[in-house]
Amino acid sequence: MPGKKPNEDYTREEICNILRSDLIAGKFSHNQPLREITLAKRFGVSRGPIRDAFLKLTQEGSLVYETNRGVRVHSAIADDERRVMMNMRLQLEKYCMDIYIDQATETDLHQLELLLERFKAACLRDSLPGVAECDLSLHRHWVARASKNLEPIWLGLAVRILMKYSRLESFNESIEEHENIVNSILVKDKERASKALSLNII
Amino acid sequence: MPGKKPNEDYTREEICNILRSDLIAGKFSHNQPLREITLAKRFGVSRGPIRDAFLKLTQEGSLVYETNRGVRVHSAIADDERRVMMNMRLQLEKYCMDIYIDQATETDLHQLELLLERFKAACLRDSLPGVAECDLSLHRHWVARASKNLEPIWLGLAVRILMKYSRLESFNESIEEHENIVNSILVKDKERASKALSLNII
DNA sequence: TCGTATAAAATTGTCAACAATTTCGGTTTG
DNA sequence: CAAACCGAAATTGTTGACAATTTTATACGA
Repeated sequence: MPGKKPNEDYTREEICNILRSDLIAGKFSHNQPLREITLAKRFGVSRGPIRDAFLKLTQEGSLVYETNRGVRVHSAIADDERRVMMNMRLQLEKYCMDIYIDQATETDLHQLELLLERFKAACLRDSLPGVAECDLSLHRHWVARASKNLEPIWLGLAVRILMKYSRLESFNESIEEHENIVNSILVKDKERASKALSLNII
Repeated sequence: MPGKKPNEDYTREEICNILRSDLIAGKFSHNQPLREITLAKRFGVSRGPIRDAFLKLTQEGSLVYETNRGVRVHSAIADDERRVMMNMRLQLEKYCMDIYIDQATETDLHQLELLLERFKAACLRDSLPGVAECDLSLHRHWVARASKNLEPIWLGLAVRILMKYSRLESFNESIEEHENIVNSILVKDKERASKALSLNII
């Protein structure tokens, strides 16, 4: 039940993204082992690409790998671990936001607005996997533009943080927060963007 | 010229660690592409395990991957990116240090002293790869004991930070700093450990 | 009954071969 | 002479087969 393309083959990257969404959406339970063959059949590929995706997700922190025993879903993080991660993520995104505001092109800003629209749509549809994915894409946008070096580190943090709460409380509040961030970026108000980000992430 | 075991096969993990050391030690130049076949021959294995190691190191941030084009050594990080990473790492390690001091067993503390001794020995031998590796092992010890969740995030930060300076300035100073940290841990003085860590990492 | 040993099944690890893509050299063409 | 265009070589992507390991099921003995 992949549910996207009937004929076309999935690339390693696509598989990785789909699994990440599933993980964030809580489709697998904590500590549940993931079997290479099962997913290979599901995506219609051999075990190779699945192994690649597993390795990537392991390094991102959502899966745990043990030699000769495969991978399993990571156990939930503790509240104080989450707090540390949040602070690190906030520090990182604030830095990226400053750079992004300075360097963003017209094209970037258009895409930013598009990502915000998509996020709002997902919130209104009330589908958790969609919301989580759009939330990730939106934040990833300014992080990736600001620093390719920080992006993988950010991804690891963001995914683990999102996995903790497989249920986002109020989507409406979340929409406001993100609109506030994006608007601050569009008028290039770094101070306000930073504050809006703090409210959203903490 | 692997230089360790003549007959025995290398495991994926070993290959990954060796390559990481090489990367930190600056044995490859920035943006240099790494070829799967070349390394497969060097370690006497097929391309599979090499690919695995590449993927892992990519996610850690020391290599960059492009579809159909393989991996290359990551370009050096900018000074302000480094500053952000340093702050994040410091925040993370301080948190772990507190937990470690509370939870460390006798065995842990013995291993800690052992790691410090090895670090000192490497400094006196004045071999950069050795120093970098021992430095990493020492810090990794308390991070891993404190939180398996934070460990992969920490690793990504530490490796990228170490890669920036392929030359550590004064080994003697570094020895003192680490002795100070370890001694603070042994007497369970969190305050002093935190300060010593700040001096070492910043 | 419980623990242990053993065989079978399931799963991961590795490899070599082939397909797809990119890179590089030389050639042609304007 | 430069740019575009092939074709060959090099390189990565994927697959299926087999080896090694772990897990599960079963039978045995105290």
